[in-house]
Amino acid sequence: MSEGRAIPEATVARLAVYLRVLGSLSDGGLSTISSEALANAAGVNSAKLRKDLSYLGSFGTRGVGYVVQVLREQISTCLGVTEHRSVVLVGVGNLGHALAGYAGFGSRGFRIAGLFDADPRRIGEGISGLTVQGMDELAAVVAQEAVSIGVIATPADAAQEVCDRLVAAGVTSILNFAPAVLSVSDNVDVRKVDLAVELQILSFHEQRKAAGLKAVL
Amino acid sequence: MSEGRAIPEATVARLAVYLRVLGSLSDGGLSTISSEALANAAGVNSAKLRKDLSYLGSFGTRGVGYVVQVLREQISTCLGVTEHRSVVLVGVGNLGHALAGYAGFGSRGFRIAGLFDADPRRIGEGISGLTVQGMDELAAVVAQEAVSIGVIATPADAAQEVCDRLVAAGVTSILNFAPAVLSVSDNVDVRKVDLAVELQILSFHEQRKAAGLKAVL
DNA sequence: AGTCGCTTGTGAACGTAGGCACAAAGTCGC
DNA sequence: GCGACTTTGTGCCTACGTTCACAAGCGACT
Ligand SMILES: NC(=O)c1ccc[n+]([C@@H]2O[C@H](COP(=O)([O-])OP(=O)(O)OC[C@H]3O[C@@H](n4cnc5c(N)ncnc54)[C@H](O)[C@@H]3O)[C@@H](O)[C@H]2O)c1
Ligand SMILES: NC(=O)c1ccc[n+]([C@@H]2O[C@H](COP(=O)([O-])OP(=O)(O)OC[C@H]3O[C@@H](n4cnc5c(N)ncnc54)[C@H](O)[C@@H]3O)[C@@H](O)[C@H]2O)c1
Repeated sequence: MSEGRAIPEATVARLAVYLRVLGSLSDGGLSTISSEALANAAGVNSAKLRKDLSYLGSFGTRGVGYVVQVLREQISTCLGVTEHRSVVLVGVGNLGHALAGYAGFGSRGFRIAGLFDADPRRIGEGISGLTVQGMDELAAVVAQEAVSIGVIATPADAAQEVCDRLVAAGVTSILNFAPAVLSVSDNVDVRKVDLAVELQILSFHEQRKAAGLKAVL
Repeated sequence: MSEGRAIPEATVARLAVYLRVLGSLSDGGLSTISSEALANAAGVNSAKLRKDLSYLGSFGTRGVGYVVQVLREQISTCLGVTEHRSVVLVGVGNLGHALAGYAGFGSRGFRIAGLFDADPRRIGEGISGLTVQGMDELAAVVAQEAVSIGVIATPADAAQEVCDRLVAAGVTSILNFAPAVLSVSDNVDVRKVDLAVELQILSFHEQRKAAGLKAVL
């Protein structure tokens, strides 16, 4: 069974990166690639890359490398993005507008099935071929379009409520851009993106560098 | 020496979250908090939280908990955000506009020192009190405003070039929103945010759930 | 056919992170 | 002032992730 072994979380994250890199490489016309070369392009160690790929099975050729097209298919299958997966986006403000207009959505295996907002003034607005709908429509769209992923781009104080509505509608994975901790039942996955947290981590390392410098003086 | 032990990367990421949570709690008027309560609010295990805080020293009171204000100061100091840290943003397109207008920047310890874009049509545009400048101005602003962090929100194919210019100007930490792997020298830190990667990780787990369901049938 | 060089796939060793469980240390009530 | 109760700080153990190093496998060239 190719799905027998459990794939580590860290590996899954890198698989997504490999897939992206393979995309540009195959656009460049390359048909096979060695673990060393792909690892370089993805910014990781080649041993790590090989171990990551080994979780999917072994379809490299020793002495040659991997066939780019085969790798892409294997990784896509593993990540479940062989066909476009539907997502809904809730909160069409500053950030929501940018996300709604983002081309990378479509090219990386996802389709926006609906845009939603609570503000009546936003409802009806058209963004890149979609119309913003009211929250009342959410459940129907999720059910009808088999949406499994919801993206939250509302203010933090609305995030938990929106999350609850998404889950109630049948969404089982959530990507949260609001700076708020969401509580959900065990069968729902949540990932968060917090700009300020990322900056603060960088800031921490800056702090460190400065301290090290001082120690030298 | 309070900075004696090395703080694990994972802990640093959580410290930023604790800081955010403590912010809303102290706005709510709370003056002390137990590890249990804070852990709940931050969505982590209380033992983990205590271990995280222990890296900064030990300033909790047994039987009582932590003084919110003290904790905030300690974490802020550790993360290097006691005073506002300056950042520059390069690439004022869809995403860049949203970032430039983001209030969370200021409230979480950062100040946008400049907005930059290569497109002459964007230069001169005003966004939330700042004017978009040309790339020629970058080096001067970085030097003058002591900028240590650069944010890249340009298309992927421009990211490496922009990164190089930022580093040449003196920036030593980079937050990259473009789906591209950046190569930098060892003294520069890079963090990336890739929407599609996040979605693909969620997609993987959806895949898993679906497979598990099939196994039951 | 045999040999040589290259690249994969993985076992084993190491390092990092998570979580339990409990002694130490403090507060609060009496 | 004392005892009971609460909560911290941490030692230890397990699990996960990374890296090295190399045998096994494949193709190409002679
Ligand atoms: N703008 C950024 O660059 C940025 C960066 C990082 C994080 N964030 C976070 O993303 C979120 C959105 O940011 P923004 O700048 O787009 O804010 P915004 O105020 O421009 O947009 C928020 C949108 O959510 C809608 N909304 C509010 N309550 C709602 C509800 N209960 N149900 C449905 N929709 C609701 C509002 O009508 C509005 O359209 C915030 O939590 C912010 O902290 C933003
Ligand atoms: N829009 C989103 O929601 C979103 C989400 C995730 C990631 N991203 C990524 O963020 C990046 C920006 O996305 P966007 O939607 O804002 O794109 P965009 O095309 O709207 O904006 C890009 C901006 O970068 C500027 N630019 C181009 N080359 C430059 C250079 N060499 N130096 C300086 N500036 C330059 C352009 O003039 C433009 O203003 C892209 O890499 C995209 O993949 C966007």
